[in-house]
Amino acid sequence: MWINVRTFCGTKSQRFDDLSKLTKIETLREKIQESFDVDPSLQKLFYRGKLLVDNHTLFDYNVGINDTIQLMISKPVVESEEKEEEKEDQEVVRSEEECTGLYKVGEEVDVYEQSSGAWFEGNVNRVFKEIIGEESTVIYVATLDGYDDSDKVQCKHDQIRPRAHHMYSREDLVVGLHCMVNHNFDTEGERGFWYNAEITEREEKNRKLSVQAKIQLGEILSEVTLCFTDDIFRIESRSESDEIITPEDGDKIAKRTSAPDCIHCKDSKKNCKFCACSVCGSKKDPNMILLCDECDYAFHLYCLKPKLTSVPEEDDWYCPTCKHDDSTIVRSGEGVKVSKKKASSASAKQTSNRDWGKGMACQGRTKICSIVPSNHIGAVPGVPVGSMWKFRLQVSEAGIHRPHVAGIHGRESDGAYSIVLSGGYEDDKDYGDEFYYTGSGGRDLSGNKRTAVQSCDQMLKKMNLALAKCCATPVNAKEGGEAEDWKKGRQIRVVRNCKLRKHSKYAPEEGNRYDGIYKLAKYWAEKGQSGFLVWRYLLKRDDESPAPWTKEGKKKSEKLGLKLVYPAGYLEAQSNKENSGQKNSKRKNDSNIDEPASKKTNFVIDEDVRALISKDEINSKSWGSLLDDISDWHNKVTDMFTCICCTDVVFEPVTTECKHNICLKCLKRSFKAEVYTCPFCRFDLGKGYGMKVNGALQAVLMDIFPGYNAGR
DNA sequence: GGGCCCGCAGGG
DNA sequence: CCCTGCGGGCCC
Repeated sequence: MWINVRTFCGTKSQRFDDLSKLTKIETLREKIQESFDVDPSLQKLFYRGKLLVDNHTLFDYNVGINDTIQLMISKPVVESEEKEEEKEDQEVVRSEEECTGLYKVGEEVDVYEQSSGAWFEGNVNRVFKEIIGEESTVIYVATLDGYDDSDKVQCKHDQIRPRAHHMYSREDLVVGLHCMVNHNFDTEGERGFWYNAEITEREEKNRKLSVQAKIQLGEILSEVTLCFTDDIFRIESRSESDEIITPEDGDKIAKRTSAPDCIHCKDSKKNCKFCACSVCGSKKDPNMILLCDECDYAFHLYCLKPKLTSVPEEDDWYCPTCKHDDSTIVRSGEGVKVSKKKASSASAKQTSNRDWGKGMACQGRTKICSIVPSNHIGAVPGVPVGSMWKFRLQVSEAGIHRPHVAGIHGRESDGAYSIVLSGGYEDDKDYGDEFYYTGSGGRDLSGNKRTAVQSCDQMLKKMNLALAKCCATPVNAKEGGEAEDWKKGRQIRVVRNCKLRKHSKYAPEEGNRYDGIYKLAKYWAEKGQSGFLVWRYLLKRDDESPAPWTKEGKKKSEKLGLKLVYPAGYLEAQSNKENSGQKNSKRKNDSNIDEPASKKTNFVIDEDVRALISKDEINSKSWGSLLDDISDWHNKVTDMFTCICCTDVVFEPVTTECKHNICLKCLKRSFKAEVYTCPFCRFDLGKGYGMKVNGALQAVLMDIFPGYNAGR
């Protein structure tokens, strides 16, 4: 597998291919030394805020494919013995002596951090004089806000200054101004670190301000277009007579907004199990969230099992996983806490010598489809028929078929949502517009296997039952059933895998292809080729989009620019592997990275969607801005129409006078609690407010996110 | 080429 | 928590 390593400010980033999940941290350090020329002892490596320590593997830290590890280059704190000897030879003695300097202990300052080239908010912790021979220099030690106390920075007088507290107004931003700006060198448009910069260009059009600046990164100047022109600060300087700023003045100085705290959700409103409740992922009820003092994960009082009714009185609180787990306690930043599940895994028991960690076989997801819920029925918005992915993992990420291995996705209590044909069952038969499918089970999977030969009768349970429920006829677990009108059955997404090619000409040449909606016409049990009973299903295609293997379908795929999609970084890593062997990969420049159709340039918004949008007049301004730039369409619509109460896309939305959208249910709940204001802006709606669902908006959202109403 | 067997995700 | 699974790469 491959991962990325980059310096804190992103001045340098490097992908490392051909690593294994079993790669040790010390081995990674050696590779980093080769590319970054940084001695392993000076490398501080962070992943998800955790310090990586030697003697552990990438697997121990849950580092996944294409993830990024941050490299901080620490300065050698103690002079090496060799150097000291050298100095002794020259009869130069180095010593330290506490002293007072221009900046006082406890003062709020901005300090320069060398490995990132950026200025951080900090607080003076200690001041001393470093005396080398005749010369003495004042050194300040500062802690950085929001970072671990152990990560102190040492700086000289030119690397420290009073905390920025004067924000420039638009008019102040003239060419030639030296100021402090926020920029992210990794992800354009996102918050990053704070740098010194000089404004080089300024343009104002239709009230839109565009500012270019040269950002100082150590010795280098980098010219960029600034994304954040609303908070540009004056670079402060200091003379003895100035007032000093202490933490007590905190309220007077606005805290600067830096990079998002959560690298997973980027601090958006979306559910996130890393920075919000680790059980439900929801960010609601922050006052009812407990933080585990061991693993730092968050838990809603009511998501715990058993539930808690109030915040515990003890100072320390440990979540159920960390409690009574003294043997594995590690202080934050010091190492790894291995989950119980992981500890019981085969590799932890060291029962194998196999290196399973290099390829795609044992990878985890890098993203979750949030456009539709996992129990969504029917097509997924933004994923056209004919879409192709190299690996099942990606099919899961796209929300088309969630399980990584299983062929049927469904719920016994509900029905099936999707199936994959990949030739794993000998009784399957494929005629394109209809096919015969075999149920799962009846196999002996002992020995940690995922597949095996049929060795006993299949039952109409679990996924087999879920699939049967899709038929437009009552379930019969003995006789099976046949729909009178098969088109009345439930929509099932169908994916064909290239392994099916052995038995069917309708399979794709490579990877997996979404072939559209099919419905279950009949199902029954019979003796399969193995001699054991198997459940068989007949599915027929019922999709407006032409099938990908037809002339029409091929034309459409071409028009939409559909190509086999590989995981981000996969082709590069592969070609690198081949290069190190001998020659170039054929596909080297055909990098087709993982992106939803709506991110690709040829994504268009249907006329019928536009027509529905035009009917939602009250939100015309919001829609206007969304239609201005349709890149990342589904996510932007989600953000625009997220209800502030339930943090989900608004359902049965009420559009208020103040132009905010809230779910009818959520607003009713608020009124029941005798709060009669807009949950967004506190605009007084009045006790007798007549809540009216904005049917036009509901219609658009149902069209863009079909099925999102499931379970609401 | 074929057997072996791993983590991960999902449902129950 | 446990069970299941039409992946996928290693290793012989």
